[in-house]
Amino acid sequence: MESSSENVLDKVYDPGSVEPRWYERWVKAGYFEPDEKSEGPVFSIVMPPPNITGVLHMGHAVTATIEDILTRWHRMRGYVTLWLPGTDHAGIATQMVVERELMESEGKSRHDLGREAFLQRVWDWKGTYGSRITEQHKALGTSCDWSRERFTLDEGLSTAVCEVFVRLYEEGLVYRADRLINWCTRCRTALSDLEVEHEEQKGSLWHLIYPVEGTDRKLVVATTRPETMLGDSGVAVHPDDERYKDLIGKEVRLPLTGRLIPIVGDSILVDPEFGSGAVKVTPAHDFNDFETGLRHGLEQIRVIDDEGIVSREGGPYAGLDRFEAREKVVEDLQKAGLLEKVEDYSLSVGGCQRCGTVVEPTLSLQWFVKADVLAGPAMEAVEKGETVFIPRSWEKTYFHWMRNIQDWCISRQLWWGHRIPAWYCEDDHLTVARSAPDACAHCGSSELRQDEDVLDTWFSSALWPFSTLGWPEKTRDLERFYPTSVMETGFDIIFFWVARMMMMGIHFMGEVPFRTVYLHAMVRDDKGHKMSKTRGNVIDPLEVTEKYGADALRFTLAAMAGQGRDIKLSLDRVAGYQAFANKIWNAARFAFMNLEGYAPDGKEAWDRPLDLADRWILSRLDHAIKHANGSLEDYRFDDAARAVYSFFWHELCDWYIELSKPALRGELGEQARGSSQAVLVHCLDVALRLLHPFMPFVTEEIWQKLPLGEDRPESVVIATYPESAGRDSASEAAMAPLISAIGGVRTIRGETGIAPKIEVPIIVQASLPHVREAFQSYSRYLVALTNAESVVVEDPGEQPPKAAVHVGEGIEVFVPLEGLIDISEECRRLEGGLEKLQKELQGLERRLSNPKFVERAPEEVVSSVRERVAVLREQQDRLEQNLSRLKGSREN
RNA sequence: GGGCGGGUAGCUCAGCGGUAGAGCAUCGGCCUUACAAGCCGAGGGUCACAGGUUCGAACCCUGUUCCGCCCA
Repeated sequence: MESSSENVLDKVYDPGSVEPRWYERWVKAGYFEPDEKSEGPVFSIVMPPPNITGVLHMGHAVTATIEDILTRWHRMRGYVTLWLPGTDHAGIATQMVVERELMESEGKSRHDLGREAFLQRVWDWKGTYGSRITEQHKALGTSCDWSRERFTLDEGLSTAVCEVFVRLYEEGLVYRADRLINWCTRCRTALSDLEVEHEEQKGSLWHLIYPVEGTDRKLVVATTRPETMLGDSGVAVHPDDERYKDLIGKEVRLPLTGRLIPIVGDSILVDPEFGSGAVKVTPAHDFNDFETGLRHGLEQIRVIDDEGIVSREGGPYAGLDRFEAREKVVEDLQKAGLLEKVEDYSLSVGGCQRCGTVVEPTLSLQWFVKADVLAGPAMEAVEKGETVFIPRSWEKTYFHWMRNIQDWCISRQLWWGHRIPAWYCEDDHLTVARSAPDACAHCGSSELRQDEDVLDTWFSSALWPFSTLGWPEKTRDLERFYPTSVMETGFDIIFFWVARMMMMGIHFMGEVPFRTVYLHAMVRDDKGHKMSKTRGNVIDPLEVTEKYGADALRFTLAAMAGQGRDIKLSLDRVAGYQAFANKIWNAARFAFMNLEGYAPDGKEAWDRPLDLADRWILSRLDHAIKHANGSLEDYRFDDAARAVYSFFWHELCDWYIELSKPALRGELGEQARGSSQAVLVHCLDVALRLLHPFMPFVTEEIWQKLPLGEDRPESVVIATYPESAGRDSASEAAMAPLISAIGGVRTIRGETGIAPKIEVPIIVQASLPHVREAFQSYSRYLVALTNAESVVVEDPGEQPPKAAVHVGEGIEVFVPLEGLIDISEECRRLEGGLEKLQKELQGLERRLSNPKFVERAPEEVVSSVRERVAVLREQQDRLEQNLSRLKGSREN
């Protein structure tokens, strides 16, 4: 586009009309797919796959924003860039959704339909709703490669899951055993430790009396779950406890059931200081008791079944729900005089992560991954720095969990998921295989049935960084993009996901799955509460996007993504950044209105005859570039966002555009106009590219319209990211007194109430000749930005008696306006300034008068303080002079 | 009970050894032909508390306290 006159923009930026248009074009152009031919450095991210049941929430929005910033930034810097998206089948969550729907619409359970028909329903549901969240991601501008999109139940990924399971089984790292697991009585499935959420609750501590058989002695045991006494198979005391030592080996007659159970000595379970010092042991319904039972060969009696109902073992209580049984047991014990007392007690109760039902620790035959073997190398890799966590402090959390890792229960009694590749013959011999075997590996029987269960969803997620790239095939993608560069996700899934990807990645690929783990903060509402549906404080990212624009939301999230902090999201903030998008828009609008006659001629902006302001803004631009790149290198998204924001708004708009107006209007001749146009276009071009990873839409919309010459890239998406070329500190130094003087005049205007319309004469005095020269050459800057009538530059000397004054470093600015300003008011103003100045001076002088400071502080610190003192003293002198002159004039 | 993070302007946060900062909000002044979603100016903080280290502490150390999260 050579001429720009037809490019005049609307007065207000309207994201709604701009955003969808560009996204579609980017995808069509294939910008988001990695260049197959390029041999450049590689940058890859796999997206944490959202659940197909999910609806985009702020957590996704943060993930998407940060990953997109990283991806776009690297793409612009010439990396072969892949951001691979996908979704997760989310076993329990999805199955629950479809089951509920089935019940509501047809009144049927999944069992009424049968496994196959039900699974077909889930796939149908997935077809209809499963890509909802994917579409929502697109609204945020995510530059992922949709041609490589994956789903955890895809054929390829399922092959990977099966392969991993079989190999781990063959290595003895997957096994099947009767163990205590967490059981959700509502979802009717086993859960891993991580899927249980503990909550502190108020409950009671019941003290039960157990008679010791063959004596008249009694043992008192305390419990928070009296109903489990039906399954007690022992009572433990501390072996060194003098009170009970002699009872070890004897038996207790268990109340209500009449069973005889042994008294054992156990120093691990029993704390003699707590309660009575005797503990009931229920190996089939408590994790600690399970271990204790194993140590002493105690019976494992399941008294609560899969549905949370007391089993036949519970005798007269059989058929009661576990909570009803609790009341009945307590009631009966009380009647029997065997309840010593009840105390209020606060305890931690485990609930199912999905449905909240109180989890029942239950003895059950399940599949497990032997985790400690896999954990070793995964810890080592982080110790060696092969994978680095950001913020670093999360490594501690990772290590702590890894060191105390428990075997991972991976079987789930669900239908929706990867079915366990294990088969059983009529004699229950086990055959594990990659595909359905013809015969039992042990007895040759051909009567085989496959294990009914599926694998934990996180089992397939753990393989995500390599299964999505084609493993177990040896693909080019795997070779190029593994290990991935960054894993960016929320800290709440370090254990669920990050740690397990580390274990699986190292085990199967021989290399860590990602070089860096960036953990973003949790998004909360503006009061710091976790967003939740029940609380009703959820902010829907799409609503925000519609109202303020995707760019505004993205910029907000980036600007608030400070490390190690929660993100408290307030819509005011988003509105603020929408205003920023509008500001950018209007700066461009200004440019287009002033570019008439401008045509790119291949000459760089700095190769033209430049004004001080031109050189100054180019230097500030370079500063912003350096700051942005440096901050992004360090994952300081907030810092990078701030740097670009303040450059654009407070330097480019507030100063440069204002300063360049006379030149752009042609008041300084054609050459000056041409230079200003070139510098302005250059600044916009570079700033838009700097901003593009943060605000992809508005930057593209404007960048496309900028006159940049023939050889420009066809989109800012694939333009190069700016690199610092070095600052021009001379021009920055030269600008400083001008900026200070302008500020001085403005302050005088503001504080003395001189209307902006009134043109004022200005007198500037400066002691240094080159500063005077700068004022002489660029007095028009003062005229333009302070609405001055005239500017007179002088050596320091006599001043007009009736003038407001601003004393800066090495300069004095006078606004002589007899009759317009109130002299006594001005005196008060100066006195206020003087007071402030003296306060600072006193502090500095106190430091200098301390001999130890002068002696021990570094030379540059001492000299900088001395310089500062000199500057302040001079200012103080001149303020005082001015003050006395004013006072004198008042008396006249 | 163990661990981690935090308490800085009215609000949200930056700064993490050398003169306390930003955005928003507040107050005053401006419809100055890019932008009133704007411009100019101003006010506002014993940096949770108490000790210590240091010439010098918001920053490092110790303790106290409050808040949040994780684990048991």
